[in-house]
Amino acid sequence: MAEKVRKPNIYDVAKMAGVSHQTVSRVINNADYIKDDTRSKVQSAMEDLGYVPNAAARALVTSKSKIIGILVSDIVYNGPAGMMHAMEKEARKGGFFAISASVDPIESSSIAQGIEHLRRLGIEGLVVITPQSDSVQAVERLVTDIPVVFIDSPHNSKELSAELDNYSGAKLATEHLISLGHKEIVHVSGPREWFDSAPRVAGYQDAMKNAKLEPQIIDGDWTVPTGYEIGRNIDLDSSKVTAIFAANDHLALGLMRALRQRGYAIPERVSIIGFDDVPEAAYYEPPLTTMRPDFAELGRVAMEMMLGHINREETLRADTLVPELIVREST
Amino acid sequence: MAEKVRKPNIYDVAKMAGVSHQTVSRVINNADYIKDDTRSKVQSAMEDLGYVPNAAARALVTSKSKIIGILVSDIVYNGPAGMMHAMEKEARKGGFFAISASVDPIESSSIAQGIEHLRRLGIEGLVVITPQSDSVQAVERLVTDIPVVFIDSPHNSKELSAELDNYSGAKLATEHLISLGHKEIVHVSGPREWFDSAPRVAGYQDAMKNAKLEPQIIDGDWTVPTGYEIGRNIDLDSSKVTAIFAANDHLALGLMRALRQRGYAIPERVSIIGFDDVPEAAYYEPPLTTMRPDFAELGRVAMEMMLGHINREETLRADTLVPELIVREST
DNA sequence: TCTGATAATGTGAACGCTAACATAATCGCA
DNA sequence: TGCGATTATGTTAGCGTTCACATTATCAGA
Repeated sequence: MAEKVRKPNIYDVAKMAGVSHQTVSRVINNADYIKDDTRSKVQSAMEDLGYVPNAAARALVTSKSKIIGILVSDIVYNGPAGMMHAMEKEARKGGFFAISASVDPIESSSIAQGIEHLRRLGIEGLVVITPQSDSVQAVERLVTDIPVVFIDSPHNSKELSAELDNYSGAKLATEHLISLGHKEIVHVSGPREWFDSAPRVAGYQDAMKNAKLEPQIIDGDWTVPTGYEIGRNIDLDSSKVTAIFAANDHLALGLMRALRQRGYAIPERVSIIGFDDVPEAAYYEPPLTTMRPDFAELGRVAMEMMLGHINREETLRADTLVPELIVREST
Repeated sequence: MAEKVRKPNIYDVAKMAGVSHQTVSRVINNADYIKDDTRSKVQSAMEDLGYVPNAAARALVTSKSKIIGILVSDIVYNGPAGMMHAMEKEARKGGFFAISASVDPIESSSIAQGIEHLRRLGIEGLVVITPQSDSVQAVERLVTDIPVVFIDSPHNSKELSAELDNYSGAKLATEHLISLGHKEIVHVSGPREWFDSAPRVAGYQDAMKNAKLEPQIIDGDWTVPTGYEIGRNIDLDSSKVTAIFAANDHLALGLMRALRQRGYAIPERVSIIGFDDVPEAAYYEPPLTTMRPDFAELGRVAMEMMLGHINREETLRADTLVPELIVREST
């Protein structure tokens, strides 16, 4: 430590620019009624000194931290990464900081700790990314004094939320298969406990019903082995099934492998469509037709909603994003 | 707004517990010399009031924000997600907050903005995750007053760093093939510009040299199509090549697809080993033998290093993590 | 030239906490 | 019983901002 170089504060800037500290403050917050002349004097003083406003002092006096907390489930599932980037960027655009805390969504104590942690920083809002409905309730119980936006969580009309339109996505996927002429279309669903599953099932059912086709559902989960298992056992010889809508890409991958092993050509004999568009889906064999959710946009919208709410602008309370159909070679 | 309920501060707690505010402060920071009796009185008062310490006030007076900034390239490549979780958890364990800013590593103005943004919060340290050597230099130029830890960046002995031991990983991968009896082993490399490529090439070469075998290198990049392309063209009939070490899993995937199409059985005719263990690698056809880097551990170590440095403990200045060999069915 | 509005700047206090110092209680031992 | 060391608690000031309120400059119009 050569010498303790104190960081410059507004008084240092004020002295250098020959004005009062309050005028410096005004320049920083670009208030009205400042002569262009003084403004530029102050600005160049700031530049010269390498002045950086002290967020802590500002937060203390305004009791506004300009920090949004993000509570994110540490189950690394597809999507969140791009979502986080998008949220952070959107927050920064609005002059806010975004800070995340990972929690184990199963343990509600972990959620409480995460929230406590964020609260210490004085977050002005909380974005919650979790696929677990229990944790939604835990958050609602614990956080009542600041706005909360739920991303992709079980719907609750009282709260702000941004979510994937699983229903429409599933419907579009099914309609895609129908438009290709398929009549017997099976849906391999996600696990019942996950709230993403139900709307996907519903979307599938409605699309089938609209086309006067008979829905056929096989219960699955989200994993490749399950898809494989189902693929080993599904009856394609005596049935006329020509297409399968898998609730996610991993199921689709397992299915495709099993079906190919059994000698069924994809898409000639069976068409397969997935859901999620995981990065590898384009490289599956064959490249998988699937529904792509725009996670980044989802995050951006959620943060926009949050900032709008904090700034008390007119904003929508919930938004829903329809995934995009990505047609590749499996259909 | 029903009524402006001011958040309780240290004085409120003090009054309720019948002590001075400073004693409350002592309890919060668990200083020495507090009677158990008063400590518990204070604690229950805090509980009753729902007191949460104000980080801004503390940061202001101590000029320590307890915040570590993370500058992360927004190229969503494999790994960072788990790494971020690990870093955040490790930071929290040490009483710190972790806040990230995404930047476009190509644009140095974006880097400057990201740093500026983080600096406003008064970060005490900066962790940089970027695969671009230009950005390392940019960061070094811009940040001189706080400790910086580079993750997985081009090596620089002057700085703190945590990185993947690409060299040893590649060596292990090659040795695995050699131990299986392969003599003619080809390495499909990553792009020359990426600093991960060179050590992987070197590790491969050294392993071959040690076994008195002849290195054969084909230049590639990181993509599936390139792997496919190479797989289409590689000469396996007149040559005696029986194994390929691909610089990453995507190359391996492309290679495997092309080779299978050409009728070469994997692993019977050719063994393939990848690098990265992307989540899907276990589901490739066949499931891919590959080197798994422990990204979470990498993040944890980096943060540990950072906190150790800030707390002025004895710590190592650089650490290197050897990827683990994951044997599946492609070798 | 004066007047009252408006524009432009200045002054003190307060935000909630910890550092530094001051003081009071307690205890062992001569 | 008293006295220095230790333990336990209290008091005051200040961190760097913004807020609320002065105060001073400027300018148009009578």
